[in-house]
Amino acid sequence: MVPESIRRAGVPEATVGRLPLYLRALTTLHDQGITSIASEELASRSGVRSTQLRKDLSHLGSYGVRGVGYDVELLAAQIAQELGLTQEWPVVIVGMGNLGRALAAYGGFSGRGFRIVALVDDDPEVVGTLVEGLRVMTLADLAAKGPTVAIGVITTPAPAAQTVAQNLVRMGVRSILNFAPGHLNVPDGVDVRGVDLATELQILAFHEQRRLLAVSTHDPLQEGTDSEAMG
Amino acid sequence: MVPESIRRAGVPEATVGRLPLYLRALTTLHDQGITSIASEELASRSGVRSTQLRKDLSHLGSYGVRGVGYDVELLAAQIAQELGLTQEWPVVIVGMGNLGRALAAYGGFSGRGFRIVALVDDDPEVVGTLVEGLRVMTLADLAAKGPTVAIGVITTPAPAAQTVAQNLVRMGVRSILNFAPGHLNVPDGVDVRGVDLATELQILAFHEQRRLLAVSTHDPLQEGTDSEAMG
DNA sequence: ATGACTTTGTGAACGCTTGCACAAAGTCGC
DNA sequence: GCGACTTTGTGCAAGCGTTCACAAAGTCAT
Repeated sequence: MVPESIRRAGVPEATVGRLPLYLRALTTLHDQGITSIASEELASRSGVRSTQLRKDLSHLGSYGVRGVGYDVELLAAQIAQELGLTQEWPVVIVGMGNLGRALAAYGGFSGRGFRIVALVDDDPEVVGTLVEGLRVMTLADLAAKGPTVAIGVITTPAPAAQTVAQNLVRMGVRSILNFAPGHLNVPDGVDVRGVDLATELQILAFHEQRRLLAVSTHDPLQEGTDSEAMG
Repeated sequence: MVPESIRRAGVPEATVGRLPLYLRALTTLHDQGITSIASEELASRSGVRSTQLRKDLSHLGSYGVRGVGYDVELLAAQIAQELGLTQEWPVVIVGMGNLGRALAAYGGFSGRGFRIVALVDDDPEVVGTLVEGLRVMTLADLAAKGPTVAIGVITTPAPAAQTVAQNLVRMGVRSILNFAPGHLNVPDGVDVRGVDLATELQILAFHEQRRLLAVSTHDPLQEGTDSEAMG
């Protein structure tokens, strides 16, 4: 068994990105009353290969039983701990447009490791109103007399996002989830993840176009040169 | 110069994922009246290294001028063509909850390669109502008498997502953007991209926790660094 | 207790992605 | 026209992530 300090430092980024997937599948299994599961089945439900699942899990220790599989509850607890979901992270949503309100109304936060503790907007018409039981405040209010937050969610229009990010960083936020299109410039040590509708659609469009072109042109070159190793 | 058939087959997936980033930066530059830009500057605005930008662009041909840089308008047009944005892809949004309505109201679709041509829900209270100028229909309506769609956006609750996906595939949709949590099971040849709020937050939480643990366990790297440097 | 069977955990090979170093190809001042 | 300078495009090496193959370690029937 690997020492904890080494193992924790060594979880690859790609694995971290899949742990939430596994956790969700395990939660569903738990709700269905299933107490034990093999890697093959869990991988299938998560949309990955079983070898990848096992390698991923090997990075956080050996929690499986050979010949049997994994204890659903135990594994879920281990992943939750690895992801830091044993505590509740305070979240602020900045930007009370349609998307910001939709996120505020989304129930998937509380009880799953996150709690919305503040809502922010700069429109005087919106500031002071109640949204989902929380009173909307300005960024200045948040910095001066608001609760401390660990994670900032930006749902403002694109031009405001950079300034908002700077303000959040100044008040100590080091994890930002950005729904505004475009790249945010932040100091080292601040973690930004971007969720961009346009980007995702454009990637889909690329593949859609490639499919159409492949059908319409019947290009034999693609079969010959490109690696055709697919099941 | 490489023949088009080979070059098109050879664009790596990682590059495709960054092309929208470059395109956005170029659009912004164009709006600012800038007509030419070097890879160093464009990379900086896109949040990537200049060598990576150049290698990415090399996969779609040589559109730069050595000693000068890239023509903003020309490069934007080339990327747009590569991504298949010269035509308008018809999009359907399934699920008229808060998120679905927010996306329907989002202006970033039309004029940028996508147009929402149908809105779908299964709630009798919602079907038939007007949302953003479109009349909400059922999936059955869409299949029977709706417009053809190329891309389906799923914003339903999680339990309905799998069934919706199957219906979309059955009516010929091969590109799906899924906002519902969980993994969708689709036939080969169908492209699913998942956008999951919980996953993104959990990844942030992982890094946030790792930072806190690093500080509390006396890591000299993290101490006394009050990051004040920002552009 | 034992042998057949199941499933995990992991070293090794493979492929994809990124970063480096540098030649190629252009511009610009004079 | 020419040399100095700038910037692109790319072969190559290093690093990372995924997949394969298989030993290790357990269960279960008898």
